Amino acid sequence: MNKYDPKQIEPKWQAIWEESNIYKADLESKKEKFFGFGMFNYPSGAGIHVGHVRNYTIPDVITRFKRQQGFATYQPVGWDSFGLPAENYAIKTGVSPQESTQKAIEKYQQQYRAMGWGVDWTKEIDTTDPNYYRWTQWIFAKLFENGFAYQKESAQWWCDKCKTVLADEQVINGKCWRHEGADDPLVSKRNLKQWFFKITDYADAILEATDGLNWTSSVKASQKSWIGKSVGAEVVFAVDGNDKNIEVFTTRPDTLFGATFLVLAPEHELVKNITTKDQEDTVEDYVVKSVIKTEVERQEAKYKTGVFTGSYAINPLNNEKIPIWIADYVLTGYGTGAIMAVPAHDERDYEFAKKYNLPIVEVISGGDTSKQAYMGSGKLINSAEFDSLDSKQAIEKITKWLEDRKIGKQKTNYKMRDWLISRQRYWGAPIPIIHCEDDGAVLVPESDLPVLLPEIEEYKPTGGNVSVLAGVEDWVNVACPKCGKMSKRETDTMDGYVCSSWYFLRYLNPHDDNQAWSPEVAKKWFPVDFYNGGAHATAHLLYARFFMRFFHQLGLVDTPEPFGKMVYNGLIRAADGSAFSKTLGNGMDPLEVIESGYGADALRLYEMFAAPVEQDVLWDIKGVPAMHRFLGRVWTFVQEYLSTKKGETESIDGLKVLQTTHKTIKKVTQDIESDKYNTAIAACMEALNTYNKYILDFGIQQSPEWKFAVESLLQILAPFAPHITEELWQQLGNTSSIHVDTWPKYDPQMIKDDVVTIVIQVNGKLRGEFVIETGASQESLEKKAIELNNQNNYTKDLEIIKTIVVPNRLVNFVVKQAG
RNA sequence: GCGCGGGUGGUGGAACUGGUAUACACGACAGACUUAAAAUCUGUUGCUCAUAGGGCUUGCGGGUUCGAGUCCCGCCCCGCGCACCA
Repeated sequence: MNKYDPKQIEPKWQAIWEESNIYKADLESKKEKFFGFGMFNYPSGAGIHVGHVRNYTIPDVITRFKRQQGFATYQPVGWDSFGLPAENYAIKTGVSPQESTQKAIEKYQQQYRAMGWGVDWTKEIDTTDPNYYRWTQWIFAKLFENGFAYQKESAQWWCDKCKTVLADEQVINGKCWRHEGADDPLVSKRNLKQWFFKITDYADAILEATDGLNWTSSVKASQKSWIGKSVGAEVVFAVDGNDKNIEVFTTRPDTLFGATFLVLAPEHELVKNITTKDQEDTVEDYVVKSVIKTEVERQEAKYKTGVFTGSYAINPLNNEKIPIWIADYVLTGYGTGAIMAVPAHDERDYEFAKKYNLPIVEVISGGDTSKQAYMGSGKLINSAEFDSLDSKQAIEKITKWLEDRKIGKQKTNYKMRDWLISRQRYWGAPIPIIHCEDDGAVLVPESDLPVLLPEIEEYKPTGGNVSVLAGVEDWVNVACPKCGKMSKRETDTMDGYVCSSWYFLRYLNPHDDNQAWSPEVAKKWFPVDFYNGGAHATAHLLYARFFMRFFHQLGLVDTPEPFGKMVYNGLIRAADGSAFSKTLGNGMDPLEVIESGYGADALRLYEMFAAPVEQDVLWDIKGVPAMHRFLGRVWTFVQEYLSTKKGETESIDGLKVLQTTHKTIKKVTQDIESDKYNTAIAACMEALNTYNKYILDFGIQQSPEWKFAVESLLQILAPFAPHITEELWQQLGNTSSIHVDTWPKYDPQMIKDDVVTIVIQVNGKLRGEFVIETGASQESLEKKAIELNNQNNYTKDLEIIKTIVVPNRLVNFVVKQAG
């Protein structure tokens, strides 16, 4: 074989690797472990596109690197296969989700194999496999037994296209995350009895741990902003002439003297109670209008609106009567659904006060409240005994003052709510609950798990408040596990996020029928060493962290965090900057690139070379042939080596070869360790360019120096281009794989250059240069520079006031500026 | 508005703790090979004035320094995330 032909070598090695099980993880290994992978994929009918290639090549590179370094590595593979697309497809075509999912997975398997990703196929998982979701149901049971799963009737987002409720975080700009298009409807709210997981119990623990994570900073930032912690105080306001109290939440107790009115959300339970007779009609009218408006319309409103209730509250600090209003800019779901309005120091209250002519009282100095609200901190004024304190002290003192009188207390609020997990859809894991008239919600006993999803004929959702499963009578009707009375199964299924919040643990025991995972194995393999994804995946990561903490509390895992290192990788976008999407159909199939003759290695290399990992890349097919050419040069280089005779290289030349090689190994090793794949590849290219120049200069022979150069180049390139390097490795006469235990070591002694170029500057401007032995003394540098200055007159007869000498770098003459 | 990231040649991008800006690659141009083309190989390639040789250049304006893409201050622009969260 004389020409580089990926079509020949890639399938060949893929078959050999699979047969020889080189990527099969030995979970019992005594070696140091490395567990690395990208977020598992949802297998859609379209297959993966070149954007996905980046997501899985990154962990493949790092895991291969570690495998070569001698780690026990595990790069798992699995499918996040429950979800609406398969169900919607079933509704349209009648093909069951079971069948279409299976087909999609087969296509993905083919693509993954063709890319040469070194995953362990013997431990493949699929969330729709009853042997998998049995354990999803088991986790539900654990949560239920420990009080972390509960049912509650509440108003929830409803997507009219999906015919199901959605979690808050699945609503994007007022639309369903699956239906974000211009023609798609806004979500609305429906009152339903739903299942929730109590993630809020862990809000603080998750938040606290976030800063310490070795994760991409933007991902950490969005974790924190979703939790949305704010510390403040709850303050009780008495209603004037009424025995009711109104509680408000504020982060600025220091501004309490500036509270000139209260505002309740229109849905607030006390609205009816405190509205006076003469305001009844106005208030009623406003409430009705607000409720009809969708939440989205309310949030998009340009101007604040509201009405006076007719009642007054007493500001507990100064006993002033302040009016109580209702307005829809106050949200019912956050805090207490009521606020104290401090127009002088809050933009929103300021706008409202201006509009309705409510008093604005400045209590914090530092701004100009005649022009705008001053939101900063400062010294208190108009605040009686608290005057002249600064905001920070005042917050403490006023909170204490309220606490002493039992009319307020310190309080922390979170934007994060409990996790709504029920879905009124078919294609999900059934919730293992039986509703009994006498015993209420009863868990399906563990011995009866899994609760199998029954096969059905008609997938179309009822459109009502229950899933199609409600119509499967012989499935729904079942005896109560407690009392035996005929009862009904829960017909909602679980949100797909439930399945994807623990899959990383199942990777360890995919075939175990007795447990979800083995705590002993998990102890060795967790946390995950490298995790990545092409999205911030805020919800997924929060849920996974919640589950892990819960398992940790039960003693089922050893670490409270699932992912040690997490990297957000940028997206591959279409040439016009738009994201690849199934609807646009603008994503290229990697198989197309491979079949065109460039090969998977070139595609992998291109995507790793194009930009730093965290940055977006515009897809440019021209980059692939460029990498193919480079690999062709590597091929030729090795052929050239093989075609020469055994011999010796002159020691002075051999040293050059060695130095280049050691330097390159060092650079590539360090770059891969710090996720700088683009410069690692550039270093390989540079090395090859240098070797080719050496060949022109002094030739190549099968000497120890050139052998080391050729072998090392293949070894350091192997994580990026596994097929060609394996092929050439074998051509060099090796019988075992290049991918196991082969990472070359560099000798620090060999990376030092003998000579170094020193730059001569005048006032920092480049004037000349000379070459001198590495490590030459400052005196000799200066002497040489002065000598050259005398010859070339860099300083133009100006007076030298100072000479800066930086060893191994430069000599800078500082001169008096002329004129 | 808040948070996170960014702005460097025609293009994607390099640059260690401040020390030769533009590595590597694409594209372009020229040459070799060829009847010719493709492929391959070699060379040139930031802009600019030009005679040796200068001048200018990392979004803009200042500052610190012998020396700034890198540090400090003030802006502008782009991407992503969050957003009436009190």
